[in-house]
Amino acid sequence: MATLADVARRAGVSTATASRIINGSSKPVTDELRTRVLAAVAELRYVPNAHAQMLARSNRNAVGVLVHDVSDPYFAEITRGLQRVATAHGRLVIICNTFREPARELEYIDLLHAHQVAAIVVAGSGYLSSDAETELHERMAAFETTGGRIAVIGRHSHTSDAVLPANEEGGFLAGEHLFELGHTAVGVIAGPAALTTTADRLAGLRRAAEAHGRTLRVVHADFTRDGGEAAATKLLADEPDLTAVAALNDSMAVGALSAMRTCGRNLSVAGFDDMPIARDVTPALTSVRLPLTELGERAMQLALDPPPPGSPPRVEHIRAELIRRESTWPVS
Amino acid sequence: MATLADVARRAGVSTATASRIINGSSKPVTDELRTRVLAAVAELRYVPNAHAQMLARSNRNAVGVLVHDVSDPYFAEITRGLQRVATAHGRLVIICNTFREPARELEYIDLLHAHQVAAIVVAGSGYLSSDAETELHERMAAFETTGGRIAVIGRHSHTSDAVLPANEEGGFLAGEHLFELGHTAVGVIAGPAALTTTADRLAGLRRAAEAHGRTLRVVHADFTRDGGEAAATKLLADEPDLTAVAALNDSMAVGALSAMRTCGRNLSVAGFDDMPIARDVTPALTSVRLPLTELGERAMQLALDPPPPGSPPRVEHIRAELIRRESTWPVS
DNA sequence: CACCTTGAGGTAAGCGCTTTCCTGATACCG
DNA sequence: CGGTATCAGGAAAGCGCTTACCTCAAGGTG
Repeated sequence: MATLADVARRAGVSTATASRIINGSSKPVTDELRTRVLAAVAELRYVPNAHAQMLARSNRNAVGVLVHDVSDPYFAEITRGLQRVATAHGRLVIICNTFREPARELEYIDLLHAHQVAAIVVAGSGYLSSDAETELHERMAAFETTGGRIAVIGRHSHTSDAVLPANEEGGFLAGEHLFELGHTAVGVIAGPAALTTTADRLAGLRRAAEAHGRTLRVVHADFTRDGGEAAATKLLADEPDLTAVAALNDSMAVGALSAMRTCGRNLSVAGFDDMPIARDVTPALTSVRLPLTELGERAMQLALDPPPPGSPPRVEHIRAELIRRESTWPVS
Repeated sequence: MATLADVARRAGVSTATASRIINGSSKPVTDELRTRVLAAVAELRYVPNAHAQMLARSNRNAVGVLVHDVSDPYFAEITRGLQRVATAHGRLVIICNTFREPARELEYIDLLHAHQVAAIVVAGSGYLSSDAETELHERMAAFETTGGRIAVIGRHSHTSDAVLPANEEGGFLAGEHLFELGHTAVGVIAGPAALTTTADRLAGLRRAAEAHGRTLRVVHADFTRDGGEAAATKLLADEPDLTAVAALNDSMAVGALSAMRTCGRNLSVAGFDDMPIARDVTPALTSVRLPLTELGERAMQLALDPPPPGSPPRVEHIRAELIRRESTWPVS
């Protein structure tokens, strides 16, 4: 590896001069030296050592992102928003896939901390209450006391800035829609019970049910398509009189559609998140849209824009919207 | 930020001892000191500065990944494979989204180089020939001369290790399938003409066409669903006698399905990549499966496992397989 | 012409950590 | 009991870079 010293020697200047030329510092330098140094850089294929730079400058440039799984379209879209804003600010984004393992979340927080990132965005539902969850919040706090910034997406926090999708409201919209269509026996394919996202969306659905004097038949799955299919199959078998199903995300709704096809049943289905796939399945999925890219963008903005010191954590709410398609219809 | 020196002072030891204890070096240390140091670490919430560590150890730990767009399911799946292997080896993965801009690819190569990553995986189709492409290969070579490792996915290279999906063969399989079903007028929705992936898949399709004495009606799109829909609409309008369409990826095939629905036409459609969505659209998509996760895994293995010095670049081929579903049928 | 700017470049002190070598002290041997 | 391993720990030299500070010479003043 060519170092700055190599470049300087080759150009016959000091490392200070070489550094200044390469970084375009404001210090004036003769064109003569400038060309010599740049020539040396090119010949030696010199690339500055970012670690040494970070150490010497002690300025933080990168930002870290914690997501459950980038290959999940939900997080893929959020990530896209995060990246857009970060890149626009010239920041390097380090994406960490937690694979939904709380332990890995903790590891990654420390790793990002160690890498001196300027900010960390934690995306994805938290757990209703668990040791790992409190531990996570502790580490996030520790990171913030060292001058780092934290923004969370869809996860409650009373210490960090947060952008919260209207999960409860979205659940209500879905429920309201189904009940207004005249459905009285509505099943719910929920996510893992321990997740706040599940709890919030379910709460909205329950609020709608109560408003109409109904109860819900809830079964828990894991937010995956296949999990949704299995849950739907069970639901269909257990509750023969159901006329509608609300799934707490689109993947599970798609699974439910598939289950219905194999069972030869035909209920109304509502999804959640309005992923791209929603309009391409048959019947096209009625779903609660959450502007995920925007969610990511706002979170990154919060993360990069330091709040006035001493102010309380900022919270932004992102509204949900019901997109009506062909998978829900009035009960006959 | 607490530093190692702070910890050492607090524990009343030298930084050398503190470092050894924290890193679990083999040097023996009394339990007395060990507990004191660990206590100090906890109290000060000390997290070692990764940049300083890298600099001092000068060992490379992270690996970089260049992908066009993580939120594209094609790359999301490859990325998942890459991450699995990297994480299993205890490596940090830095994912860089090039947003399909060649200039950004160059930038990121340098950035990863600067960050002293051990290896870089470049995923995604290259360009048939362009200045940016040769420049990219030059920078990759420069990175390799400094001891870095490079592996490319689905991109030809005569200097670096590569894992190549059988794009040509896959195209052939799709074509063969369609012609065997008796289709004589087959349209193709291709990707951007400048991409090697497009060229390879198309070549396979052409080989099948020639074998059956047919020609193809090709139209180029951009590998996105909406692009595919637009291209299909045009194709249907221009060629009223078409009975089948091959799309060079599933997203565009889904778009084609949608176009057909709005035009009220009903042709056989074959996709490519066998993304999860393929089985959830109606009709379920016949597609050429590429084991993308495996593609990623193999590439990361190549990247992390240094070849015997002086040996030629390794190349692994990943086979394609035709998955028959309901979107293709015999011509009547 | 002595004095002060100013310009152009070099010197060297860190940034936070690892690790080689070194120092005392203690234990062990013939 | 002198001599040598052995052990626990410290001193300090970097890793590659940035930057505050210094030097030297040339040009500008009164």
